[in-house]
Amino acid sequence: MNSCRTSTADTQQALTQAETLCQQRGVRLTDLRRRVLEIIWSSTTALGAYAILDVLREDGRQGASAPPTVYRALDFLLEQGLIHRLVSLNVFTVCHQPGNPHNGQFLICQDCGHVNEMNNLEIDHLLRAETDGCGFETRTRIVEILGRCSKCLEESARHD
Amino acid sequence: MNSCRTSTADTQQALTQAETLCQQRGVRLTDLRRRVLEIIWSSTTALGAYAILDVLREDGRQGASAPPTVYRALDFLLEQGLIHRLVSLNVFTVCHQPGNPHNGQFLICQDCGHVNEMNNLEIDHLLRAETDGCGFETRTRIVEILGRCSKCLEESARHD
DNA sequence: TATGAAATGTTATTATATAACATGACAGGA
DNA sequence: TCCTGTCATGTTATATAATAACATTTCATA
Repeated sequence: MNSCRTSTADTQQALTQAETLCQQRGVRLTDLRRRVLEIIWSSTTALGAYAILDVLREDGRQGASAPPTVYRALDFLLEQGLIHRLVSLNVFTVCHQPGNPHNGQFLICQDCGHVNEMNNLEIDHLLRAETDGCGFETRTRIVEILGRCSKCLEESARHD
Repeated sequence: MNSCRTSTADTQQALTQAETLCQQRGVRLTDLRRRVLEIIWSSTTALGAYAILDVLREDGRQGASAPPTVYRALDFLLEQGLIHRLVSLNVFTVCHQPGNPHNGQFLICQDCGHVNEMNNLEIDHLLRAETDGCGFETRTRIVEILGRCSKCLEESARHD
């Protein structure tokens, strides 16, 4: 359920799925865009734009030394729903349901950096009810919960 | 229900309440801090740190020309629960329940900039249930909904 | 009125993001 | 095949947001 994986298999599957989706939609998952998606999938934590940029530089990729390169790729991936942006931390993380446009709820561990994407429809419902109630037209819903994940809690309890 | 007012009366009342709260808590609502709170209350929209800084400069306040001045005041006001920070826009807005620590839900109009603070306990409940369910310890809850308010929707409908 | 803690002033820098324009890649039509 | 226009990327510069580090001032109270 974590938003970030280290498993190469997961990453490969995600890339294949992205490829398929882009083909269906008639948009181009270029080398650069695929590589950025791969970098995000390969990370155990959500990454900032400049962290991604560093990896591109390590790749020795020409032109990858400038911010617009990575921001444009990120914009594309966001538009296609292949990644999510966490506004509370200015970082980017994978999306587990790229075919299905959605705003998830994100549990973000401030200790280990892990991100857990939830998709609780009840919450979506309540939020929609609330906005409908006051005639507000929703474009983007942001639900981010910051704290400590169970693993880090256990970890710290053990060291007491 | 809007988070920002133009009414001087509202602002004055908020400042008085802030004064009282700070006194009770034994913390100092200094001139600078009070002024920053006043600037935020006086604005019809949520303000960024640098916008607040501009107003301080207009005041002719010495030393108000540097970012740390305003960020420190904002940090204080946030700590005391006198204002909220909207992470999706990097702006600050007033809090309507300064005595009662809470994470609200914010409806942010991308047309007119108005912010509407809701405090739906059901949503809090659901989010808590979700985090409890996976052993996650919540420190901060962020719920921000971006879109268009009813007023702006009507406005644009009228011009069609 | 001394004194220490808290608040503010000040300079510099880091972090995040975009503007603006040049160049390159690539699909579809002549 | 080779134009040609569109989309993608390269490149330089800059805007915007936030903090680090240290100096100075303010203020309650001893």
